[in-house]
Amino acid sequence: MNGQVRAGLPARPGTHPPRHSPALPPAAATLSSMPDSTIRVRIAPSPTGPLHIGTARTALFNFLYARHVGGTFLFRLEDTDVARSTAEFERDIIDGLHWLGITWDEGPDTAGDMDHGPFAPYRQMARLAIYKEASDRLVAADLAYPCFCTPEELDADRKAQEAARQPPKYVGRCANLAPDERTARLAGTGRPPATRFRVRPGVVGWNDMIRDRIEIDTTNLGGDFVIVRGDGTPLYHFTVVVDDAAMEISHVIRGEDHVGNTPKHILLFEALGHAVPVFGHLPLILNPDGTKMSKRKSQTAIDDYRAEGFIREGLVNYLAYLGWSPGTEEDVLPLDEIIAKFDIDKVHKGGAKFDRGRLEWLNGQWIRRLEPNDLIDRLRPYLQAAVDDGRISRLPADDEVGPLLPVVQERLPTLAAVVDLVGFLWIDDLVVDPALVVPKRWDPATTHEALVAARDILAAHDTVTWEADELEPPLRELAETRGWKAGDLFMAIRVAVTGRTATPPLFDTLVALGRELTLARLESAAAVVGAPTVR
RNA sequence: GCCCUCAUCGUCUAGAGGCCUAGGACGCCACCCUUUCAAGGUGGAGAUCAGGGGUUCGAAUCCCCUUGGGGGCACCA
Repeated sequence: MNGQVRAGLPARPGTHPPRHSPALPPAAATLSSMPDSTIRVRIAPSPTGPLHIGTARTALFNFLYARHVGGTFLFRLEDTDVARSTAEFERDIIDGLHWLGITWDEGPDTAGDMDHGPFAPYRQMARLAIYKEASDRLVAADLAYPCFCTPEELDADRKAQEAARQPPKYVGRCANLAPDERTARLAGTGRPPATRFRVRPGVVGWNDMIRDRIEIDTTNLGGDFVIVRGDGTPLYHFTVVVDDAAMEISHVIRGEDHVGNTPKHILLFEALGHAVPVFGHLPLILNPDGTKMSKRKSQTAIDDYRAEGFIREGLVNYLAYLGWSPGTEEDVLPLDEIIAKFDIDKVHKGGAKFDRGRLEWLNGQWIRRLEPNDLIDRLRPYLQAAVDDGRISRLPADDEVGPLLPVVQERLPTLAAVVDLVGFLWIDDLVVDPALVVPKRWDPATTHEALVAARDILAAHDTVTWEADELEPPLRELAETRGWKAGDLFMAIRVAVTGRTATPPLFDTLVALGRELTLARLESAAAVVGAPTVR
């Protein structure tokens, strides 16, 4: 990617009003170059759904770009789709981005807030007057015009085009109406007109930050497009441009699915008399089948990943490496180093399939790097959730979890996995499958004998010295004197006290269980195998 | 139908004409460690760089074509 050829910008330095100094970048600001305050990027999600993984990735790349060059990153809510926008989604998006560690210099920091920054408000429904002024200006200059077409007419047009195997396109019915014709159309439809932007003939091109030169003939844009609905609310293509212009956005970094929108936006910037920002189109995140990642085929809500126990460090690291790599062989990289190394010129052009297995591995890497107390804090909500839905009987205290960490931390692919791993510790009435207690090479009678013997040995053990390395020798000795394989004995004990065949190391487990519970479970398991149900 | 766009192991990627008989990671397989499961270590299989033409002394890297994939074409964003 040649960064030297850039469209329009950095926009008219002299014409911008004095800028407020942006909030200081995070401590991580290991800038590899001088801060560039002329660079302003944004993420502008629509609160019509929970934070989508694609939105998070786009936000992350904008954030990385801004922080790397010392520019400004802002957050704007595009809530003009009133029917689908909700305060709940707004909260989910903002909280989700914050959770990932993505911060912005301008825009609402919490749902409902809108006054943080020099260009407030940052919520489009609060900026209606601005769009109104802009559309009036375009209509006055005849760069846009009122369109009286009804949904039925437009639908019929579209159907006819489809039948004729033609690309969908506005037919221009209202493009050149005389004043009296407009009056007549208005009377005929009886509804307020929408406003359409005139698409001028010619070719529109730009030097994309990541895919070089792109040129599109405007005849392929689908004709004049609506910028304001009949009810007066503005549409996306219009609001993005008006706001990106007003908020002095210098670089628009967004998903590849916007490539076809870019010529429309460039036309609008020109009509509005504003310098055109630089555009950069990121490759898409793909479903396993190679199509654009969708809710239908993949898990797309960031909050669902959080609920499963993915941690921000893992998710951010993974997302950053989807379509970008530092060019070194480091796979596990903290956010501050990603910022320092981020280079938009190294962003790929091709889409990347979402690989959950790789995400889990990376998440495990990050969990292993967590400080013990931090890990306990992060584990607590997942333990509480297990209490809430009855998977475990009680919430263990921090000082119960702490000692477990050495054997648990390296076994967790996700935080939620802690319940599967050691949940048996906090289950009051553990159910043990009799068939599972009997080791492969053993029969129920041997197992019963072994469990009873093990119980007696452990019962004879002094309570004060209930330590892993003191519990092991006598049991090994038991196996040896009876001619049993230690592994078989251990497995029988393991299943008896945990109900599972895969657990942390046995003696650490017995210590965690405590003397009483260990003995009680050995007894009840012995009873279970000792009295097999007759088939 | 039209427009745009992309193309290195199954997956994420390194690669900016000779350092490439293509490197790393995930996953997979084997071994080591080992009381199970993980983690960790070692090794292995796995890509004729989509195919075909050029350019060049030399191409995964540059150009063209083909094929395949993807995105888009609303009074959604």
